[in-house]
Amino acid sequence: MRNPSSTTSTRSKITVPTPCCSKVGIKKGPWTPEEDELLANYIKKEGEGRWRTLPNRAGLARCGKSCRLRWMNYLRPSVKRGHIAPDEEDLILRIHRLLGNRWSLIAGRIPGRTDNEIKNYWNTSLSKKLISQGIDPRTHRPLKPNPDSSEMANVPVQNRNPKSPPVLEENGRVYRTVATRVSENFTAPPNLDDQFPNQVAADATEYWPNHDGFNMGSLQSGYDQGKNDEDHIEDIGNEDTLSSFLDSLLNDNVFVYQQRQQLQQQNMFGLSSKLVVSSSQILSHGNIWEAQVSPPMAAFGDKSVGGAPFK
DNA sequence: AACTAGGGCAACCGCATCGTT
DNA sequence: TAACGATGCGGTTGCCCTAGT
Repeated sequence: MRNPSSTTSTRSKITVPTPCCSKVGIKKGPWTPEEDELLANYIKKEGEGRWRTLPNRAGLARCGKSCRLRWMNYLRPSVKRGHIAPDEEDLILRIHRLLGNRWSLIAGRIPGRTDNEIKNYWNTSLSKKLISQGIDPRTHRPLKPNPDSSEMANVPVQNRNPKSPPVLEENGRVYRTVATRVSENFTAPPNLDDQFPNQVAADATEYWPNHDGFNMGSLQSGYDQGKNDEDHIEDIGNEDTLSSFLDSLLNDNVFVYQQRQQLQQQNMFGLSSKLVVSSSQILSHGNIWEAQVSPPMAAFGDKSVGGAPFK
C-alpha cells in the first residue's frame, strides 16, 4: 500500500465506500465461463472503459471493479499465462530491486504479464527463492549483515545520510536528491555476483563505471561541487525519459544525463512523474557518486486516470 | 482412503489519485 | 475550492489443488 507520507491529498479523509462494492445483489467469487464470455464479447464490441456502468450494459451481476480486474488479469487477449521464463524472472528481480513492490510498473515492462501475476509470483516463489539464497527480498541485500555495516544494512538508503532530505513536493512537482559525492577515492568493490548470481549487485556495494553517455558536466550543472554535503534536487521528466532511464539502469548503464536539457523542457509542462531508484554508487571522474533517487516509498509513476503512466 | 498442511492463484478490499462539476 | 465520480494500485484473503502422513 502506498506510503501515506509520500503523497498529500486534498481529498476529504472521510472514507466513502466504493459505490460498486456496496451494492446488494452483486455477485462475488470466481467467474463462470458464461460470465467471461459475456464480458469478453461486450468489450470486444464496445471496448474497455466506463467500468462502473459496464456490468449493466453487458448484463453482468458484477461490480465494475470486478469486471475490470477480470478483464485486465485474465480475459485480455494480450495476457500471457503460464510459466514465467528465467529471463522474465531475472527482469522481475532487477526491476523489483529498483522499484520495490511497484507491481504495475514491473508488469508494464514484462509483456503479457499482469501486476497481479507478478505480485503472486513474487510472494509465492521469488521471495522464497531469494531468502534461500540469503537475500532479503525486500531490500535485495544479504540477510546476514556485513559486520562492518551491520547497523546500516536494513536502513533505507535514503536515510543513511542524515542530511538526505525526503522526497520533496513543491509546486506540483516532485523532487528527489540526485547525487551526493560520498568518496574521493574509489576502491574496487567486492563482486557480489559471485555470491548471489541471480541478483544484480546489492546497491550498497554497487559501483558503476563511467559508462559512455554519463555526462558529468551536465550533472554538475545540477550539483554544486563546492557544496559537497549539500543535497541536490532534480526534477524528473515524463514517462519516455523515465522509461529510457529505467532501461539504462536495467542495462547497468548510468543515467543518461545528456537528456537533461530535454528533461528541463518537459518539466516546463508540469510533468510530475516520479522516479524511484535505489541508491547506487556511480564512479565518475574519480569520485563515487551516490545517486539518491527516491526510495520505493515514493510515488514512482503514481497512478493516474486513464491508465498507469508507464504501462 | 482420509486428513492435514502448504502453495498457488484469482479475486476482493481499501484507498490514493486525477478529472470533472 | 471542494465535492464527487471513475479508475487504478497494492495488500490481503480465501478457495482449490496437491503432496505428505
